[in-house]
Amino acid sequence: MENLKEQLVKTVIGIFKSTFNTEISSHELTFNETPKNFVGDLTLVVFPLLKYTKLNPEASANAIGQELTQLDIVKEFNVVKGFLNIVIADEYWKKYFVSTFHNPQFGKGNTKDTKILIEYSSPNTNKPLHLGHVRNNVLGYAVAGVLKAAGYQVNTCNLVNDRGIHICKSMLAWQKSKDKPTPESAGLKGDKLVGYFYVEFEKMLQAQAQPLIEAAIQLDFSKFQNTDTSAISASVNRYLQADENKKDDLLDALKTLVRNATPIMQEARIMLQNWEAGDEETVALWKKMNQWVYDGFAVTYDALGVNFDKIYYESDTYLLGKDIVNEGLAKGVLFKKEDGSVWIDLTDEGLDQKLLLRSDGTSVYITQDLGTADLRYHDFKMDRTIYVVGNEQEYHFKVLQLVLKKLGRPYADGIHHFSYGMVDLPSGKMKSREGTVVDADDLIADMINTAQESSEELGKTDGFTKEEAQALYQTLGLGALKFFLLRVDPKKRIMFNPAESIDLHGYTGPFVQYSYARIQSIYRRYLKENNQLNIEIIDNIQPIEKELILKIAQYPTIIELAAQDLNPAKLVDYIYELAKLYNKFYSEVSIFNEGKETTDKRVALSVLCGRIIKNGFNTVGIQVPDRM
RNA sequence: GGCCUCAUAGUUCAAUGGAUAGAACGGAAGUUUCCUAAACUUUAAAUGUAGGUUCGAUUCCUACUGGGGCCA
Repeated sequence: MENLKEQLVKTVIGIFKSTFNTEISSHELTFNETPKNFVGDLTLVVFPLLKYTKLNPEASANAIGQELTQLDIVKEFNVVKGFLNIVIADEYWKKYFVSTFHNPQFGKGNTKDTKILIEYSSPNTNKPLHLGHVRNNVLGYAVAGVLKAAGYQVNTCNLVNDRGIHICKSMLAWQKSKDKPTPESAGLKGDKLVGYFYVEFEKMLQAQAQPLIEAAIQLDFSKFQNTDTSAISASVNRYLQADENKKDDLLDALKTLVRNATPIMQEARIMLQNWEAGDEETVALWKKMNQWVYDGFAVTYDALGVNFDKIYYESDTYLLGKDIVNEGLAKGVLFKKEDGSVWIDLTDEGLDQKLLLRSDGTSVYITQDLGTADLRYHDFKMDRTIYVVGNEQEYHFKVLQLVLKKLGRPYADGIHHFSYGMVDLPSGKMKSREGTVVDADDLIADMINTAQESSEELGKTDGFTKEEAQALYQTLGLGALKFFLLRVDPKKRIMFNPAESIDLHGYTGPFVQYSYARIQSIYRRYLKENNQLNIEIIDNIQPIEKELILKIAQYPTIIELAAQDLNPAKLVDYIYELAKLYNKFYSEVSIFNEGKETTDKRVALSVLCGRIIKNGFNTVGIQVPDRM
C-alpha cells in the first residue's frame, strides 16, 4: 500500500509539473482509502490543489485522473465533487497478495537507530495492584510492543516505590498485631497481607485522629502529645471563621494536620527515620515485608504477561538528585530561599515556583526523579524516555522536563510523559479509603471464570484436556480484559462497571480470538488434505477477497501510525476490523467446495489474515488460541 | 483563585480539517442438511449551547454550561 501511494504521489507530482507547470510537494497530496459507498480503492482529495490547477474541482479531478490512467496499475477513475476515486487494477492486488503471503516480516517497520526507554508499572509496595495499575501495565507493554514492531530499539524498566512513610505504616501495623502473620500462616498473597496492614494502620490512625479533631474544633488542645499545636490552632480558627462554601476544604486541611499529629503517625515517622539511619531491625522487617510484596506482584505480573529489562528501586535512588540540586544552585538555575529551601522559578514558562529541596534538606519526589533520570541515562543512553504515568501527574512531568532542560541535560528533550486517563467506576473514582478499588488479581480471576462459564456453556472445550481448557480460559479471559483496556484512546478515561463482566461478544478480544481459531481450523483441515500450502499465481479475485486484501495492505501503515501516536488502540481497532471483515468473508464464501485453485487462494488469504491477527495481538500482549 | 483536560446513538467507544459521523452492547426482524452461530444479514437511534476561521468543522479559535484533574 505504501509503495502504491508513493507511486501515485510521484506520478501526480509529475502531472502537476507537466500539465499545470507547478511544483507541488508530497505532503499536499492526501490519498485516503475510498469510503465503501463509492467506487474506488484510493481517493485523492483535490480541493487543496485548486489553487494550482485554476480549474473547478470536477475539471481538476478529471484532468488528473485522465493522466493517471496511463499507469498500468490504474484501471479507471471516477469523480464525485472534488474527490478523485481511483480504481487499482486487480493485477496489482493479485501480485500484492502473493508477495505479502511470502513475506514473513510483513508489517514490521524498518529498523531504526532511535533508542527508547519506557518506564511503566512503577507500583508502591504497601498495597496490592488494582485496575488502574492493570491499565498502566497493559498500556506500557503494548506501547513497547508497538514501538518494537515499528523498528525502534526499545527497553523497558520499572521503578518500584519500595520505601517511604506508606511502607512504614504497613510495617508498624504488622508489628503491632498480635500474631504477626506471614503469607503462609495467613494463607494470603504477600502483597495482600501487606495491604491488609496498611488498611489496619489507617483504622488505628482514624481512631486516634477522630477524638482529636473533635476536641480541636472545641479549641481544646490538651489531648495532643508531643505536638506544637500552633499550626493546628490557626487551622481551626480559619475553619471556624470561614464562609460555608469553603468549610469543607478547610476541614480537610485541618484533618490532615491532626492526622499527622497523632501518636501513631509520630511512630511511623520515627520508623522511617530509623530506616533511613539503617537501623538493623527496621531494615530487616522492611526487607521481609517487601519480599512478600514482590512475591505477590510476581504472580500478578506473570498473569498479565508483563516483564521489564531492568527494575529500579527507590530505596537505591531516593538519595540521588541532591547533587543535581547543588549543581543547579551553582549554575544559577535554582535559588535558595531564606529558610534554606531550594526552588526553581518557572513563572516564565507559565508555571509557578516549584520546591526541590525542603528547608531541612530532605528531598521531595521530583528531586529523586531528577537523580533517577540521570541514572537511567547513564544506564541506557536512550534518545527518548517514555514515562507511562497517569494524567494526574502532568504538572509534575512538565516541571521535571523543564528543570532537566534548564540543567542542560542532553536527554531532556526526549522525555515524554505518556499520560493516560484514570479508570472510573460508575460511582466515580476508585478510592481505597472507601473500598471501591477493583483488585487486579480478583479481576483477572473473574475474567478467567467468565470465560470458563461461557466456554463450557457453548461446549467449546469438549475434547480438551484439563490443562488445554485452563490455558484457553486464561487466554480468553485476559484477552477480553486487555482488549477492553486497549481499545480506548489512552489519553481518555475508561469507565469500568464491576457489576457487568467484560463482554465476550462484539467489539472484544474473544471476537478476534474466535476468528483466529476458525482460521486455524481451516488451515488444519487443509493440511490434512494437502502436504503444504503454496500460491504463486492468482486467477481472479472476487470483491470480498479484494476487500480483505485492501484491509491487509493497511497493516504496515497502522503499525507506523500507532507507533507515531503512541496509541495501541489504533492497532487493536484495526485488528478487530480485519477479523470482522474476515468473518464476513467466511460466511459469504465457501472455502473448500469450489475447486483446488480457489481453495488454495482462500486458505492462503485466511492464513495471511490469521498471521496478521496473531502478530498484531501479540504486539500488544494478547494471546490467540488455535482452537476454541 | 490559576492552569490542564473532557463532552458524539439509551450505554461503552471510533472518526491525520474531507464525501451520507463509524462500531459494539442493548432494542426490532432474520440466517444452521454446508469450512466452529463467541458468527453473519437487515433495521431504528447521536456531534452540550452560542458565535468565529474556510471551499469544507465532531476536529481549529472564543465565550458559556456541565464533568474530571493539578498547583498553593
